[in-house]
Amino acid sequence: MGRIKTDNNHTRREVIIANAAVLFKEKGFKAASMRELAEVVGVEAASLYNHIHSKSELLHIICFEVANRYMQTMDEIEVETTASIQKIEKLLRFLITGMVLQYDEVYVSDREWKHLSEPYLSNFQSQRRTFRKRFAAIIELGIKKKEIKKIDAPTAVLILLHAVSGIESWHRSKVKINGKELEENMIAILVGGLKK
Amino acid sequence: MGRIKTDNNHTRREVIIANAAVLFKEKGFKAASMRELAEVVGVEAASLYNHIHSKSELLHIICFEVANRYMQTMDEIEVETTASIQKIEKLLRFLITGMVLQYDEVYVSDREWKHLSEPYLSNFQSQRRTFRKRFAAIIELGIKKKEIKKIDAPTAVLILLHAVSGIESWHRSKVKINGKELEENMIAILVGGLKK
DNA sequence: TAATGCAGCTAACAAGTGTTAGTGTATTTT
DNA sequence: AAAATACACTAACACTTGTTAGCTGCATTA
Repeated sequence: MGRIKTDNNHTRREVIIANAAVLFKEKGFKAASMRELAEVVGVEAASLYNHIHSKSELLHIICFEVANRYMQTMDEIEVETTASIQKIEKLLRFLITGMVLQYDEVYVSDREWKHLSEPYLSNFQSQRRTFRKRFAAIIELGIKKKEIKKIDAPTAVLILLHAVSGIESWHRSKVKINGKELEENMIAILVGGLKK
Repeated sequence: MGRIKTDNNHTRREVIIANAAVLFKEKGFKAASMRELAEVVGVEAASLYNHIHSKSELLHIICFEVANRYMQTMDEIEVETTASIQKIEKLLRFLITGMVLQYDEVYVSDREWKHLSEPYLSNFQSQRRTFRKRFAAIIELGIKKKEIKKIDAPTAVLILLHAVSGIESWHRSKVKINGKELEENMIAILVGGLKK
């Protein structure tokens, strides 16, 4: 009888969630099975249910952990009194480091949220929309203050967010520059593309 | 007994493929079932197999149709004698209009290729890598010729490609600018971000 | 020591999956 | 008109899926 290994800092539940994130990232939510997850964790599939309620619970834990972090950061940056372009840069750096360091969860939240079940699905979508609107509002203000070139703000948001999620490719590539360099390059191109 | 409706320009097979692209886009390859596809097409699931060999065949037809178009365009642009920055702009415009007009197939090829089965999977991945390397080489040359700011070329490619695939969000959004405006905005930001 | 609860196990379920076999009917070709 | 082909159907298969029930052993507490 093998028990789930726990670092003293993490519960068995958390170990399961972390491994689920990796598995969902690699195979996609639908293609990943509980039996596979169990094997990774080192236990029989049925045993997982001593710690979690369902497969879909795993997904929504992962998605909302990320979503909440995003919202919290948006709250913090929004109230700052710095220039718009600086807010954008700060937001971007947060998103980039998130994608570099918490790759699995962010990736899953980004690509697999479609498989959330109600009411989580609606909730998640609305959070996502809100985040983008607030992001666009910051850009809009920057345009008004002539810090930023005259562009369609929602389009800019779309570009920025998806460019960041492209860090997935960086993870996958064999020869890669280090994380900090990646960040600086991305900032150069993206912020450079916005500035007037 | 309902037959699959065909415009005179399309075979029943093509109708199935087109509907599969939409379905795979909406639900993901794994979550989409042949019975669902059959219902959309207006027929029983088993009947589909008079026209196609398997579910996975549908996926690789879709993926390689897109991949081939990409490669062909790369061939054409590569041999042109224009400046690098113009080649990049041309390539971007091609990618953007593709994403606007052949949304379903491009989206599926972009997000669901993981579920390809061998040997198609390896083949696709290698095509994808090649495309990016050739794209990066164009950028590299532009940097050497001082048309483009000094950045990491693979990172730039990553940003450009994923920014384009972000057009998915534009499709999903309710209030959206038209396709041509979208294209111009994206070019402004992305090409602007590269220029020295 | 006895009792409690955590956390694993096996076995089984109901539902859904892609796919094949075999059959009949409509359409096209001869 | 007859023959051949294309294309739909029903029924069933083997398999995988998430999940539950019920049981056993270990560790901690009373």
